[in-house]
Amino acid sequence: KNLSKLSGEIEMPLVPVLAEMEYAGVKLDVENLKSYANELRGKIIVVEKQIYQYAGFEFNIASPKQMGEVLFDRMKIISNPKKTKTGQYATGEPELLKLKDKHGIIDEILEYRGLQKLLNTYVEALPKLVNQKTEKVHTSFNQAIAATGRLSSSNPNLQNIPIRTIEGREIRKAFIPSNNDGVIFSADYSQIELRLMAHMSKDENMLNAFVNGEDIHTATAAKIFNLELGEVSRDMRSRAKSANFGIIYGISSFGLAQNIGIKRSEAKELIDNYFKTYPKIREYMNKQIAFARENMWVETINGRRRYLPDINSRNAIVRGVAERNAINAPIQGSAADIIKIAMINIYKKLLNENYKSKMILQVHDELVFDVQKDEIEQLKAMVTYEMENAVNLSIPLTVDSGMGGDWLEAH
DNA sequence: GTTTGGCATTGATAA
DNA sequence: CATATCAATGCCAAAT
Repeated sequence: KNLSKLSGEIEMPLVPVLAEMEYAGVKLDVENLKSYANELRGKIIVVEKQIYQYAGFEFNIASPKQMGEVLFDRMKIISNPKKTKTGQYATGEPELLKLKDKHGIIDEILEYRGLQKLLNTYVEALPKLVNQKTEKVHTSFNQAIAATGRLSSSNPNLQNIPIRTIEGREIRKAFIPSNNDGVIFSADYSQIELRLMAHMSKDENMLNAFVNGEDIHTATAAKIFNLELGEVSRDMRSRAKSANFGIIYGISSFGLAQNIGIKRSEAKELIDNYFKTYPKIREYMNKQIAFARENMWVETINGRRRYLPDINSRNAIVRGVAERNAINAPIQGSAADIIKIAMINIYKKLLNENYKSKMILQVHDELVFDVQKDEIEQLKAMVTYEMENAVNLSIPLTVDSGMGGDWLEAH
């Protein structure tokens, strides 16, 4: 019954919404991308020369295998390099960051990797995918791939366009309105996953923080470290933020320690304090695992199920993954349910109220619109309302939004 | 000898 | 030994 409802009221009505979004597409500033490509190529050549200089010879920098042999067999920059499952040297970013002080070549390699990633995956790739007739890129939104109920995006994936680095942000600037006098409008849920954790666990302290409109990471830090809100330092807020993320994923002291670079014992203490602050969250986590052991599945607020066949495995590693999934899937999946409901309701209004603006992208907790200028105010009010009121929880859902001449400005 | 396909590694997003 | 994805490159073996 629940699954019929999920299908009939969410997934099936979403089909035409996604079809329209794919059909609408996104306009790209191809000229700007092409000139940025040249800039990147220039920088790459400089860095490349610098790397060969340090190494003393040329090799394929893009090959992790060769990179490992160069760094650890020939240059011997450290004695006990970490290896991957298959026995090759690990040369991923986390490993290289630890070697930063050992040799000047490390920074150059990281720089090279960053530039090459942008050039190959985005700056050169996106213009090739512009449809000749529409002059836009048309992604595919996949509805039945992700185990949690999220959408995924492919050909191209428009859900992983860079935003974290200055260089990456250049790419967002190339996502522009389809009309010269239009704008991009972006609206995203604020902390939707933590709000769902608060709602589902019914933890009074976390619910209160949201009801009172507090910054959740600062509020968490204040409680964990036993301070007033105003006394929380940047570092404490940052640790509390990592703890909050860890909670959503099914925390371990090892994982948290790894993530923020502290000792396992310190991470354990942080987690202990966290559960003292939010006692019902631990109860909720235990309840989810117990339910999964009994039923072999867990569910979202709309009855979407994730089956967990490994939940009773005798292998502790395998079982641990399933247990973390029992905690994470209802949270991540409920957030997916909610934005899907909002999308359906927004689409109805776009049609019924004859908007010319179009919904063009979904990025898990964000919706992006290609907007006609005279519709900005009305659309903003409508989208915000529909997102905030897609479902009724024990705490408010809030939406942040922005607009501008490109996706970067809007977001 | 060359092409194709799959796995491994790496890194981009949700933040 | 933290959740969910997609994609590019390298590398190697199977297929032709």
